[in-house]
Order: sequence, then structure tokens, then C-alpha cells
Amino acid sequence: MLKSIGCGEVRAEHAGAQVTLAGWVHRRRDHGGLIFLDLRDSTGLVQVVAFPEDAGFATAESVRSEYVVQVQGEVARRKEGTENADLPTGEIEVRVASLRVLNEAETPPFPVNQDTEVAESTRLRYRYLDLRRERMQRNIRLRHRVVHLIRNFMSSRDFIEVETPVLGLATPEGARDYLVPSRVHPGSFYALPQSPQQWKQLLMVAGVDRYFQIARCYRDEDLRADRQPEFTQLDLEMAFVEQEDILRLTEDLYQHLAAEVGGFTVPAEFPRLTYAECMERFGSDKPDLRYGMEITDLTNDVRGTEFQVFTRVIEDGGRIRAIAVQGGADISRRGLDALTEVARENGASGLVWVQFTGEGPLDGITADDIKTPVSRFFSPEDLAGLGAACGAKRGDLLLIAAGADAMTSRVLDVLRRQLAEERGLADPDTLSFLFVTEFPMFEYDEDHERWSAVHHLFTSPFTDDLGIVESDPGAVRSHAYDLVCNGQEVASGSIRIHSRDVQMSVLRALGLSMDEAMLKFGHMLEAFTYGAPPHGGIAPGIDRTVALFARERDIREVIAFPKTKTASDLLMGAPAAVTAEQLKEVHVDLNAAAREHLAKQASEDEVEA
RNA sequence: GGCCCCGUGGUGUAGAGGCCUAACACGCCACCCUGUCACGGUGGAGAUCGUCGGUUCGAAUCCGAUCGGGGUCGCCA
Repeated sequence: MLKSIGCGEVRAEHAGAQVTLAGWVHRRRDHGGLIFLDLRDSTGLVQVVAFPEDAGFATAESVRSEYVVQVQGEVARRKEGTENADLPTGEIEVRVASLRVLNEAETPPFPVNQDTEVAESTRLRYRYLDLRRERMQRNIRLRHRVVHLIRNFMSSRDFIEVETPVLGLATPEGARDYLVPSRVHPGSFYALPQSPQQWKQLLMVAGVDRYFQIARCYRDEDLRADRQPEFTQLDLEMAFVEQEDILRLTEDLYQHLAAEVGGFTVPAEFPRLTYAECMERFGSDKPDLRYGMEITDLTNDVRGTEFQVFTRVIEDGGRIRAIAVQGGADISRRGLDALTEVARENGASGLVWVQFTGEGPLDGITADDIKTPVSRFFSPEDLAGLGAACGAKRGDLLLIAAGADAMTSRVLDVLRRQLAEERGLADPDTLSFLFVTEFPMFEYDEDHERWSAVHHLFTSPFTDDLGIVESDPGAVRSHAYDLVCNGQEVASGSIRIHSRDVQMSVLRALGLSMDEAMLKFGHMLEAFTYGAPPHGGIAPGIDRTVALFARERDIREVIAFPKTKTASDLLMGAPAAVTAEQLKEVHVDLNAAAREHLAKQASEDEVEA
């Protein structure tokens, strides 16, 4: 080894010892007559000091930020009064006996030694330097730790890790596939897995009754802060289980992770809410439970009133729903207009607000203490009643949306989240986990005029609903469940269908013909005829999980080499054109549009060069 | 695919028709400095304002296109 100890590991107890250090020059402080170097490696920072009489002094004068150097010297206690309490190594310093430059370094394109804001594209272009910075070092090390904890936990529960192919078969359902052309089979393509779903179910049939895998998944869809074209899941599956077994295992895992990582408040027991309950109380299937503002149904409270905006909606089968915003009476007229605009953008024709000023309960509140555009239609008593129904006090704001459930849910969910954000209601140190259960089996796809699976087509419908799978798909409940945390879906799973007949019925409900079903899923249907055990599983997103524990909002911050929004790799320059020879080998011809695009790109590159 | 935001020395920002021969901080370079730790001091170099085109007597600034990055809706079983 080129070093005898890590920079960050040197302590007062080493005083007097000879050490060899190697690392990057974090910072140089040249006082003319003496030079300090902060030397950095993965273990931390240590101060190296060189005096003019030291052999390494001339070299110390010449080194620059990010030079890679090796230092030999004696550990010494710092002079009294010069200790640095902010550094674990702050009691000591290393007096240079020799200093060797292992490699020089260009001035980096952005500061490596401080956590300054840098354009993300620049960070990605020089990711190897970005990763050298403290924040990213912390994140990728946390990621390792979390994955390590997961592997140990799964092993301790008798799961075995099995690798499954990356080159597989395209499926007609779900996300767009990444395709890989076959050289050996002209005109045929592999698809990269959207998840190892089918493989893990086949492993269940194979008698591997407790499987897991840290699996890379690929989906060719547009990206977001929490979505990458390739991402990592803890994929797991168990045979002979019921939903409760999977949920308990998942909760145990996350309790374990939270306890080991530390620093977060986590519910003692993860609440379980049905999908219907979530939509009713929060308007979302991934509610943030760190704050209140639950939705209240006011339909019956306003049924007989004069206000036709409400009564007409009720006649049309809609409902009147509201949230109470604690302390919201101080929101300005302009702020209220902005909230109304948000409601409109999400499909509402308007938003009724009521502000209760003053303090204390709403009983006996007078018109003077109520601000609302609908005062003509409601008495102060009526409005107080509505407020009380939502749990409001004086000083609070009531926001009322009227219309179809889908719209009012969306509007109140968006408002709830926005207000929580604006008013800082979400505790950053709380991880508010919950399970959402009883997802509907199907949803209607307006664009393609057919039913599609909400979770996926291997999800088991409720036994009680098997009779209506094909006659009334919209009413079928499924054994699909999510783990949700702080308004984000972190895991998703289900109990699977293990019967060929049920699977065929679901495929028919999705509008797949027998021929198509056999072509795309014949292998699954066949496997199910050979004694498939009842089974189920879940797939927590590793990127999102690590981001939660790292307090990062963007999963790109916990991925070593992420892609941009347009799925390109700024460091390597992928994707890129390949040679005509390579295309020929895989029997691929580019169409005119693709050729034109490449030509244009090439000419732009020339201009730059 | 729609909508929105951003693009100015190496980095982060300011500049919003003529005051710009583009400002500030950090960084960089040189010199000075024996106890700093975001060391300090003095001096200096460095951007034609993403690209292309247009409007104008005049464009970093206005308009259009385009490229790149980001957000969001669709999409993501």
C-alpha cells in the first residue's frame, strides 16, 4: 500500500508515530514561511504542515488543489491554541518528512473541496469529480450501506439471491421496452426487463420459495426527478404467502433500515389504508401523512342551501369536499387567488374559500370575522358549521371544491401538498411510512379504449370479485399494495395469480386474444399448469429508498452515473451513432428521419470543433 | 408529444435596448507573509453573453428557430 493509515483516521493517540498518507490536496494554505496542506482521502481530512527546513517544502509550494500526493511524516500534537474542534483529526497534524507528487491535476471545472451549487449538466459531464465531493461521497456510501443491510436482512430471513436475465422478451403491457437487436436472429429483438416479474414468478414455480435480487430495471419512458431509464429494485417474491406476510416482511425491513441508518422518526407500526380510504381522505394513493389537512365530505352539509354552484354539482352526482388549512386565515387575497388558479389548472371551475379570523372555536362567530366570496349564500352559522365539520378553528382557512370525485381528489391533493410545502408542515426528520392496499384491478384507458391493469396483469383479483372480472372490470379489487412514504411510492407489489384459468380470464378482460395471450404469455400459462404455488412479492425502489434516507429529493443524487431527462449520459456521450458495419451485423437499417437527424448532429459537432 | 423555467470568464451570480471597452464573489496566475484551517495582503489574466437568423442607427438585453439542462402534464402495468 502507498499509505499506512487513512487521512481521517489519524488521532492524538498516534502522536509520535511515523505515518505514510496518500490522497488528494484538499486545500493549500501557504503562509510563506510555513505551508499547510489539507490532505483528503475516503476516510477524511488531515492537516499536513511543512516548514522551510523540511525536505518536502519545495514540493509543498508547488502542489495545487486535487494533486495526488504521498506524504511521509510524524504525527504531532498541534500547538496549544491551534487545534481545530471541527475536524476529527483536529488535535494533530502531520509534519512532512517527505512529499511526493503521485499525479498532478488540472484545475477542476468546479470546486471539489466545497459544496457549491453547480449546474447539474456540468456535474454530470465531470461526474468523477462530482462524486469526489463530500455530498456525493456521503450518498454513494450510504447507498452501499443500505444495499448491504438489505442483503443481510434478506439472507437472515432465508431468502436467496438469484440473478435473472437482462436480455428477455418484450411484453405488450406496461412501459415501453428498451430493445436489443439480435445478430443471430435477423429481425428479432430482446427487450431489457422492466422488472424481473416473470422470472421471479417462474422461480416460484421452480420451488425457490424465497427469492430476492438487487435488480436493474429498464423503462423507456419520459423521466422525472424520481424516475430514471434504468433504476434499481429490491425485487422479492415468496411462495405460500398471503398479503399480510409480505407487508410484515416489508415493514420489518424498513424498520430495520431506519433503525440502522438512524436520525429519523418512523411510525412504530406502519398504518394500512385501503386505496379507497386514501382517495377519500387525501385524494391521493400516495399521501404524505406528516401533516393533516384531511379531506372532509361536506355534500350533506350544503345539500339544501341556496348556493347553486354546489347544489347543481350534487344534482349531477358530484360531491362537495374540503380541507381546513391551519392558520390559513392569514393568507392574502393574492395567495387565495393563486390557490384558486391551481384548482382551475387541475380541472375545477373554481375554489370556494372561507377564512375565519380571530382566535378560539368557531361557535358564535359573526360575519365580521368571516371572509369569503360566498357570504351572500351562507349564514355565519352555516359557514361555522362547515368549518367545524372540517375541524377548523378561528384563524384557519377552509378550501372547498365541488365536482366529480376524480377532480376534487386531484385538486385537494395538489392544494394540500402545495400548502404543506409553502407552510413548511412536513417534518424533514420523519419518514411517514404506510401501506396502501386493495388497489383496483383495472382502470379504463381512454386513449386505447380498453381496460388495463393498474398494477400488472399477474396480480390476483379478490376471490369475491372473480365472477365479475370480465363483466365489470372497474369494480374488481386486487391484492396489490404499495409502501408509501412522505408522498412517494417506495415499493409496489401484489399477490399473484397462480391459476391458469384466472390468468386467462384477466388476459381476456384486458382484451388480449387467445392467440396473443399464448404468443406473449404462453410460457407463463404453461408454467402455471405444472403446480404453481400461491405466491406474491413486492419490489421496493432502491434509488427512492436511499434518496429518502439521504434526505435527497432527486434520485440522481444517489446514483453514481445517472442519465439526464433525455436519457443521455453526459459523461460518455451515450447514446451515440454506431458504424454502418455494426448496424449491418444486427440487421438494422436506419430510416430517413434517423439518418437526417444524425447528419444534422454531425454538422453541429463540426461547427463546435 | 404539450406547457413552463434556465443558458453571461473555470464556478455561482449581476446586468433587461445606448451608461457594457460586460460588474461582483469564489477560483486561477504572480509576488509578499512562520500557525492557518473558507488563512491574509498586493497585483494580474480570463467571458463578444449556448448556436443560428431577424428587428433596430445600435442587441447580452426584443423576436423566431435550434441545441443543451431542468420542472410539470401526458406517459411510467
